[in-house]
Order: sequence, then C-alpha cells, then structure tokens
Amino acid sequence: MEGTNPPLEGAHVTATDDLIDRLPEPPEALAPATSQAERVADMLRVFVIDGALAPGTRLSEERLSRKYGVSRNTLREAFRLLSRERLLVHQMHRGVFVNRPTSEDVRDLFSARRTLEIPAVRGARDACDRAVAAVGSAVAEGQAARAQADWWAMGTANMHFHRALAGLAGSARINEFMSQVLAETRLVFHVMNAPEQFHAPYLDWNRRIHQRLTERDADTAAVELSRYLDTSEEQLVTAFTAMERRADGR
Amino acid sequence: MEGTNPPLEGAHVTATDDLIDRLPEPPEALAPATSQAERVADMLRVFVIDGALAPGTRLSEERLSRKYGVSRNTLREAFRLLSRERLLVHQMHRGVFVNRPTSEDVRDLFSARRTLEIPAVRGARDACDRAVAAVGSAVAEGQAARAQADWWAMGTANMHFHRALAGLAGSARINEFMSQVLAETRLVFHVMNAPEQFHAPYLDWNRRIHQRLTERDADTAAVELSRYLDTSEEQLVTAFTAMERRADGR
DNA sequence: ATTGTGGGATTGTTGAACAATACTTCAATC
DNA sequence: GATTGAAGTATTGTTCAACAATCCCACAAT
Repeated sequence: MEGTNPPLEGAHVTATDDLIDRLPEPPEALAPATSQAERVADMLRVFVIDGALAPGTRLSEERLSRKYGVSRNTLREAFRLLSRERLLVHQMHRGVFVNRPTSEDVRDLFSARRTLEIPAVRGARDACDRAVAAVGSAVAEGQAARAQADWWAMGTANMHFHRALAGLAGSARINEFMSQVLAETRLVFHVMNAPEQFHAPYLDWNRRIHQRLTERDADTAAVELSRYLDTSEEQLVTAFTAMERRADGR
Repeated sequence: MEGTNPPLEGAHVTATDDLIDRLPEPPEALAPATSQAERVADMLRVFVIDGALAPGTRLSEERLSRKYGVSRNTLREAFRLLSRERLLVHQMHRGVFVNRPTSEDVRDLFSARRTLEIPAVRGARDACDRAVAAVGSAVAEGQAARAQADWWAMGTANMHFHRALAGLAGSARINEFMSQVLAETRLVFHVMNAPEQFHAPYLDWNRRIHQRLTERDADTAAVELSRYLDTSEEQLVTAFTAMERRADGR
C-alpha cells in the first residue's frame, strides 16, 4: 500500500445552523408515536364508518377491552376521543353507542356542508392548484369505482370529492372539521340502509362541478354545487322521515 | 265530618299516548348528568381560556389529580377531551401542555373564520331574527364593557359577536366548531401577552356590521366583515412574527 | 463544547376493587 | 291484562396501586 489515504479536504465539518435549518422537516413532527388509546380509536373509527358497527349499537366496555387486549381505562380514553367526533355518543351510566343521526341531524349536517363547501368553491380562484387537483382525482376515483360497480367505493369517492371541495378553502382546521362532518354523514346512509347505488347519479354532477373549476368558472361551479346539496338533502330527508315514521309509529 | 268527599268526576284518567306526545320536552334530554371527567374538563377549559393556565404550561397528571381530588385516569379522560378541542396538546410520554399557537396557526384560524363568518353574514337574509338579535346583544355587551373599561370583558364580547355572526348560518355543528376556533383564537392573545385594549378599536366596527345587518344589507355587511378580518389578521400576524423572531433568534 | 451515562421523575397501561346506577325479572295489585 | 313495586343482576363510574417505558437532567469523560 503506497502512500497514505489523503485526508479528506476539510473533513469533519460541523454543519452550520443555517444548513440544519434548511434540512427537510421530519414527516410528522418526528414520529408522534401513537398511544394505545389512539390506535384503538383509529380502529373503532374505521369500524363505525364502514358500518361494521351499526348505528345504535352499544359498545360494552368489558367485552371490547377483552377482545382487543386493552384495559377498560384505555378503552374509555378511546371512547372519549370518538365521542368528541360524534361517531359515538356517551350516555351516563348506560354506556357508549354508535351515533344514530336523526332527520334533524341530516338537516344540520347539510347546513354545515353548505357553509363549508359553497364559499370554498366560490373562492376557488385563489386556491392552490394542488387543492384543485385533489378534486380531480376524487372524480377519477369515483369513475374507477363505478367501472368496477363497487358501490361502497363510490360512496367513499364521493366523500373524498366533497372533502376536496372544502379543501379549497385552504385551512387545516376546516379540513378536519369537514372530515368529521362527512364521517357523520356516512352514518346517515348506514341508518337508512341506503342502497349503495344511491351515490351513482351524483358522479356526473361531481364531474361537471370539477369541469367548471378547471375552467376557472367558480361561480357556476358554486351554483351547481348548491343545487347538488339541495337535491341530495331533500332526497335524504324524505327517505329519512319516512323511515322514522315507520320506526316509531311502530 | 258530614258526608264523604265527592269522588272527582272521571278521576284516575290515564293520559292517552297522544297527550303524552304533546307534553313539553325535558330541558336537556332529561338531565344528562355530567361525569366527573367532563366536570374537570369544563373547569380546565375555563382556566385555559381565561389565561390562568398560560400557553405552553405543562399539566402534571399527578399534581392536578391530587389538587382536584380525582384519579389520574379520570384526569386523563378530561385531557383527551380538551386535546380534541385543541386547547391542550398531548405529547407522547411528555405530558399535556396548554396549546401555544404559532403564527401559522393564526393564519389558519383566520382562514377558517373567513370561511365560517363571511358566508353566514352574506346569507343573513334568511337567518332567523333570533340569530340577528344575538349579534345585537353582543354589540351591546361590548359597549357596556367599554363603559366600564373592562378590557377582558371587551374581548369576550368580541368573541360573542363573531360567534353570533357564525350563528347566522343556523347550524349547531358550525356553532360548536366556531366556538372552538374562537377559544383557540383567544389563546393567541395570551401568547402575545396582548394589551387588552387590543379589542377596543374593533367595537365600532362590530357596531357598523350589525347596523348593516338590521338594514338587511347583508352584502355590505359581508364586505365590512371581510375588511375587519383582513386588518385584524395582519395586525396579529405582524405582532406575532415579531415575537417569534424575538423568541428564537433569542 | 460535545458526547456518553447514569439516576430520578413522569407518563402509559394494566388489573382489581367498590359504589352508583341502570336493566331485568317476577310477584303483587288494581 | 296491564301497571306498579321490589327484589337481584349487570354495567358503568371512579379510585387505587403497581410496573414498564420513556424522557429529563446532572455529571463525568472525551
């Protein structure tokens, strides 16, 4: 071995603070490391939204805690999280139940959606392209689902579409709130035992709205969306009140 | 005692189901009977919003549970509730802290407020009178507070004013979300150690907006509100970033 | 000044215990 | 026969004590 390894020019350079500041951010504030309660909540959330746990179902603390290998206390923490999201409702000394929305809830949900979605669409002029693109991919997702006749996926795509619309507002808090509202809306379909084809006719509507958005015709898009919400709400409320009458008139 | 008490004509009539249905509803679904965790959460919420617990403060499970005579588990349930409201933030294995919003949060909060408030005002034409009246009484509340030079109450009145604006949308879910957004906004003032007179100049602005509303000139009211939000946000963000620079440039 | 290396403090989670409340069952009454 | 009353049972509300996992801090070593 002739000669020595040339020492690297300027080896052992400590990174300046400047450089460090320029480093990419960690994905999520450096691995938030979810707690057990949050993991259980995540799992239950999926069950509720997908309908594995039907609205009105009571969740027994003891059985669930044994089934999923967590203590009752931990499970209760999870319940609290989901209650705040309105997916579960907590009744003192009676337990927690999967939320079963009423027709009044349906009206309120649509009222909230109007407030969130329509202004977002109307102000879409200065929304970032990334947000508009999200709307487009939700449309594509819906069409793919229809091609496969996967009705549940179509419903999911529809939710994504409307979440993307609210996303045009560009506020993280609005986004999260909208997600909750849509999750609760999904419960409505479970309560009704809605035929999953329910969403089918709305796909074209979504496509048209997105079309308007790409044409930068936000106002027309907003008008179409408004009509969409009106008819969708009416259809739901009608079906819902009929079901409610059937239920308590016996 | 002469004679017998005449039996009441038709005494012991059982109420028909019809009659029972017509009975007034109980105030709140028949005494929801709050749990201990909720009571603790209510208490802590007030502390946080009023600033008795400053942003960034860490809440020790052991000390708080001993101080308020509840178990750690119960206290943790309360923490979960408040974390979902973004008043506390939970860091795994580190504990819970009073949320300390950043300038980015301020921008997001105002973005959310724009989405919630402006459309509500613009659509105020078909808002119920009761909701408009709430706006008026918030204005009055602010003027009363100014008369007494009670600056903290002025801030509260300002919050009530904007909550009332969002209330014009007429959705319970929107109302609750708005309350959360405003509570978090209040934290911003605590972070800044804002002089409480901060709110003073906005009182007249509020009065003007309300004036427009009573005149049924919703569009002008919306424009004024939009300007209000712009200037308020700018003022806050400016002060905020200055403070942040001071803090981490040291 | 930076990097290991403890020890101490705090949180995460569990299991068991008990009180308080709701539900169920069945007998007694009108 | 339907309603009321009074058991007993099941479930939730809450506490307590324990232990593992993790973080924080001070101090020594380089």
